[in-house]
Amino acid sequence: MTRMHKENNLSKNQQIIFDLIDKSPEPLKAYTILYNVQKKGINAPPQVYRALDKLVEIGKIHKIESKNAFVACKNSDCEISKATAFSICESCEMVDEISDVKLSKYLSSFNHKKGMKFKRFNLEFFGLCKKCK
Amino acid sequence: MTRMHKENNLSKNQQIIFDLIDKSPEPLKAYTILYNVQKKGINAPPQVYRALDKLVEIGKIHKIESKNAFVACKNSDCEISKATAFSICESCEMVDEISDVKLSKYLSSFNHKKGMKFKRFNLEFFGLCKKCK
DNA sequence: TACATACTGTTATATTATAACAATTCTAAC
DNA sequence: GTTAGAATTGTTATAATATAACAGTATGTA
Ligand SMILES: [Zn+2]
Ligand SMILES: [Zn+2]
Ligand SMILES: [Zn+2]
Ligand SMILES: [Zn+2]
Repeated sequence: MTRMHKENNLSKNQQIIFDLIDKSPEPLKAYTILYNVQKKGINAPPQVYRALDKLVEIGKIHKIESKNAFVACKNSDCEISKATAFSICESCEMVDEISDVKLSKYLSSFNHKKGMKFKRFNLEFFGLCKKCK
Repeated sequence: MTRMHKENNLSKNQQIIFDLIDKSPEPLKAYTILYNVQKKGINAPPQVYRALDKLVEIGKIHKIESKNAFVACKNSDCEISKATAFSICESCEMVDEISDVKLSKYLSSFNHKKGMKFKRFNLEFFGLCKKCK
């Protein structure tokens, strides 16, 4: 008798997977997530990927494309994942979501010369974090 | 008796694969590349991935992270792939490299509050191109 | 209740990428 | 030209990431 977690609109699997990602200090990969939720009855890749897809869609998590890994959204601002920016340490792999209103506004209003109107962007910065440099 | 193509520093496999990507109007995936160069004697994934890695490293091509696909660099500016920006149509999958000096300068000089100094960035914009909207 | 929609469970498979190792070719220095 | 190191190549196998397809269950609304 699985019950939806209506208080926040997440289903059972979505909530389990979101909680795991949200608690993690670093981005999690899909199969790492799978191994960690098997004790909770989530047994197969499609269950993980479906929850991830939905969580990305509603903006609760973001995918770090260069790492095929997922982080919880730390910004109430970046609604439904339309404007994401991350700083990524090339040494320790730390990922931090950038919340910079000026940057976000600058990019959101950027228009391509060739007449394309953008609906969404993703920006990934790479360097060395404080600890690693 | 394979001979290096010293005129541009690319090895035989690198040149074959670069030429294919450079001629393509759209981003190419690694296995699409593989199928297309088998007639030229490149038979296995590692041969393709090694050439791709090198071409990315020297800035002749870029990887579109959100698509796991590769495009030739159209900018003489973005040396050794340190500052890349693309516009991607979500309908027809067209990808265009953005060459905008102001954007590039703005992002290159952007510094994270948390004390991280960036060496590189990749920006991907999504929307509908002229044809598709 | 009955229906539509979203979510779940499951098996199999497709796609993307790398490990490991032996051989060859290139470059620069001797 | 010989030699040694670095880069590149060829090859087999396998790892890692992601989706197709289908049957079943739960939920919200009428
Ligand atoms: Zn966010
Ligand atoms: Zn670090
Ligand atoms: Zn470029
Ligand atoms: Zn289009």
